[in-house]
Amino acid sequence: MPELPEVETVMRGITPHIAGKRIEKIIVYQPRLRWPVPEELPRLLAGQTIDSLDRRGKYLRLHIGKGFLLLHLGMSGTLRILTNIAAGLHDHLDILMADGLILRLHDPRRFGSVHWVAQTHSGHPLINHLGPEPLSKDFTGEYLHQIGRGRKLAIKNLLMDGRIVAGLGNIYANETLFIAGIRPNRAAFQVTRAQCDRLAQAVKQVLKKAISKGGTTLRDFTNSEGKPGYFRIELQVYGRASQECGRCGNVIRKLRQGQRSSFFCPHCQK
DNA sequence: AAATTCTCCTGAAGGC
DNA sequence: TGCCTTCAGGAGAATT
Repeated sequence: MPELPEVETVMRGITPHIAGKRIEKIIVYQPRLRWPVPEELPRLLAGQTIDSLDRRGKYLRLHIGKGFLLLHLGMSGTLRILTNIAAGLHDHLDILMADGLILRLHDPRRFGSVHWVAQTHSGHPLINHLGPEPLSKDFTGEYLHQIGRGRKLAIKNLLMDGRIVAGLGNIYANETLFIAGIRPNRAAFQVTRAQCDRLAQAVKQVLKKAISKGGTTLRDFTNSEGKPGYFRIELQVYGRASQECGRCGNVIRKLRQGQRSSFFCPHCQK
């Protein structure tokens, strides 16, 4: 599944192929994603130029004229640059560039989405209330500590709340909590300032590392050229229930928080 | 207001 | 070998 570093990597991968180029045509094969793909998309974007791309959390923005195309890859979405138009199962949308290249959205589980945001609107509800970027200077231990004050919500749920910090998913929440030595089910108000500092630092460190390596954690991630991620972060706790902790040798445990699985080392995390 | 539960979807993995 | 069940998850919506 595309996590924030994957989305960043995808963006960097496709940018040279589509930035500054004119859109010849848009083909929607399957409009039923998490939200319906706007019917008027082909009409709105044909002939326009993709000016630039950027990322907000796990959302990608393709800035086009007066507005932007907002993309989310959900659980299983990929963006690929292709030269062959032949489409297959789970290919949902193509953006055909004037030079013949094709940007294709493929997403078996269809948890992703595509929106058009005209600049006349003030942003979009999906990104307007996102918290700070985890790699920005606004995301600090002090900030986390302040946010967690008086809240009994588990710290992991806090980390995964996009309104608090943008784009941290289950895997990174688990891994960073391990690095910071904090149990995922620890109530936010009980996490000390020093722990929050370590946590914020761990978040930045892990994300930066993943991005710098060309980004990926995960099993089935492929980059924009379709090659498997050549780098795989050693996950220290995620998905390793009943295996030994690489740091202390104790058995890693799994617990359920809401609808999500959490993993932790009972010795290394308090 | 805060916290929890529900929802969409398909593929992988497990059980018999 | 194959079918059926269970689980996984991003994140907004709905509910408590």
